[in-house]
Amino acid sequence: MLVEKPLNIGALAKATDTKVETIRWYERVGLLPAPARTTGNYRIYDDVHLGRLSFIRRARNLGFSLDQIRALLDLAEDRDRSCDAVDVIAREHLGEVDRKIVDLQALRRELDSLIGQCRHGKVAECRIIDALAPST
Amino acid sequence: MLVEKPLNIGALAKATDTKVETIRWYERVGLLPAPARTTGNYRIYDDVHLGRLSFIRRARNLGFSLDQIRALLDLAEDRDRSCDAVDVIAREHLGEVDRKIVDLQALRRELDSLIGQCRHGKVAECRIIDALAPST
DNA sequence: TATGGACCCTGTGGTCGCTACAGGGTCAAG
DNA sequence: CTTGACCCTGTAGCGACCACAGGGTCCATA
Repeated sequence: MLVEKPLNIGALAKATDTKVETIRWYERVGLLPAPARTTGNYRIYDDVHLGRLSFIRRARNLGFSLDQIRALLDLAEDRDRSCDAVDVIAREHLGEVDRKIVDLQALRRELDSLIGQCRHGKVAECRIIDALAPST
Repeated sequence: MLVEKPLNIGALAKATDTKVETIRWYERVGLLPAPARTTGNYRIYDDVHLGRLSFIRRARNLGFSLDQIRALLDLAEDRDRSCDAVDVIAREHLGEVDRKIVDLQALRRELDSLIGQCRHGKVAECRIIDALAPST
């Protein structure tokens, strides 16, 4: 386990493909612990921060909410606990994703049939407008 | 063309399955014209408002943004114009929906394989946590 | 006529996850 | 010693609402 060089916020941002403001935001909402500061009041991060932020970013890329990530991070600390709770969070999220896909697919079908009806005439006889308007 | 009874905000809300606050919000952001008021300062709506709000709600249910709906409503006023612009907005939205579906499906696959690896042991050897943690 | 409760009003603050300033301070290279 | 890239805090904004608080109105019933 190598100990990396300390990073300032810009370097950490680059290393994790995160905006500087986003890192400060994670600190504000308690996802990332407040790091030490230089005499000039610059934040300095170590590899623990780097690891934690990488975790957060990967989980975000998988669509987990910050609350879910907070829970996952808490669980990850407790190395002896059963990982069932982790599984529950992941499955919950998968369920949400599935629901969203189904909803969007239904939406897609409706939109598609709407668009298929367009005869490219005047607005007055536009099927899309008709379908949205209530007097039909 | 029947002229409906004037509605107060609560009745309009019920008629369009919209929250009262949402109707006031649409007025604030200029989607719904400010209606007349009673002497007691209550909003009173007519069937034009009802039609417009129904349109907005249907478009919202199809996932159009308020900006897109504003554009659709503007186009709908101009009955002689070609409806191609309407088609463009709808197709644009369809494209966004398609993109979201593709993204969510990729996400779903990743999440699914993550969850499939769970051996229900201790957090220390949890594959889900591992997959999110950076030291892998 | 009084009263109670259902409705309405405005204005403000919260949600989620950031992003974008403004107005300053710090630091390292040239 | 100056320049310019970085950093700091704090605040406001995004989209599309939702949820109050603290008041006013309206109507039916006692």
